[in-house]
Amino acid sequence: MTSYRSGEVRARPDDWLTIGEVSARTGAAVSALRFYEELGLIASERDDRNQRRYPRHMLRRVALISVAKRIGIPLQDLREAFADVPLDRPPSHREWQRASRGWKRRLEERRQTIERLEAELTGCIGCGCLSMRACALLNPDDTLGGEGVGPRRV
Amino acid sequence: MTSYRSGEVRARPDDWLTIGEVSARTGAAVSALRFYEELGLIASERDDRNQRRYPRHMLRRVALISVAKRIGIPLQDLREAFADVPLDRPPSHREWQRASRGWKRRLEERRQTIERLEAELTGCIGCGCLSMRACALLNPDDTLGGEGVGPRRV
DNA sequence: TGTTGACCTCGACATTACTTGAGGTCATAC
DNA sequence: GTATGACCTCAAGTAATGTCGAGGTCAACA
Repeated sequence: MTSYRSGEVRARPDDWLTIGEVSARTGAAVSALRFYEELGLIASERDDRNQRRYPRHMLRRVALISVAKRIGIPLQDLREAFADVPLDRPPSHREWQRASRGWKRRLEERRQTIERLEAELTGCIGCGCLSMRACALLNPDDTLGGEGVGPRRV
Repeated sequence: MTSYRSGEVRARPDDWLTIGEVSARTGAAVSALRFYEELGLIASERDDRNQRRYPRHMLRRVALISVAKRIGIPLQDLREAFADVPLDRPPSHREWQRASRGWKRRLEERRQTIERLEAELTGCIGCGCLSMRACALLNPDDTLGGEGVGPRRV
């Protein structure tokens, strides 16, 4: 894809990014990018030298992957979350919005878990109480359900 | 350690819990508990048959480990978070409080990451904009810092 | 008395998420 | 014209977080 000057990022980048450029701009390692591609989380085209070239909109996808990892969402879940976002062209406004609804659900769950734990640390644990029965930390779903895994009262 | 009736949890549990009881009450697998012990995250004594016996206050520790896992905190970090909480006796009020301050810091960081991502999904991504420069998602620490790993502007 | 069920150890296997290394291509820089 | 540096593939290795299986002990129950 046109010219390529070793190592340094072009002052005026064109519409396609090399793997090194994507790596530099997203913070993801080159090897990780190839790995994500193998998983189908991102995609690239090849130039006449068989080198990967990424459209700009892929940066956003990689950024989302990085953030999701930071908050502990497994890559398999990401595949699902990305299901309706096209790989081969810049996603439309509508497409991003549809995908983002699924994301928000996941995020909200996680945020709520954390908020509950924050509250617990101020109350239950802070007070040093030993009453397990009322401890929301030991019953994080606010259920004492008899089936399935998870903490329960016995 | 006194008597033991196969399988079932005793109606009137004494001060020491078997590994099976801890597993049932915390939702952590027996194998996981042995693994946590190997890592030094929890501890047990042995009875005259060389079986693990857990003091009650260990339940809280295991519960914290389970929750931390759910929100993506690695076990190594937990070791740090537990550093000042004694393993060999019930932690005092003061000790739990000191540890909980460290926990709250970690939790707050994580919650903020998530909140920021939630905001991004409503704004930046929802709008489909392509302006990478202003995108907090690509600059999650609100810095465009030149050193270290992570997304940056180039 | 024999069987069952909970526990023990230790080592191998599994999964996720990558990284590293060997061996090779190609264009630009000196 | 050779050295360098970015890229390629493919296979193997690594770290974290466990699970599983084999082989064994022991108390309680039928």
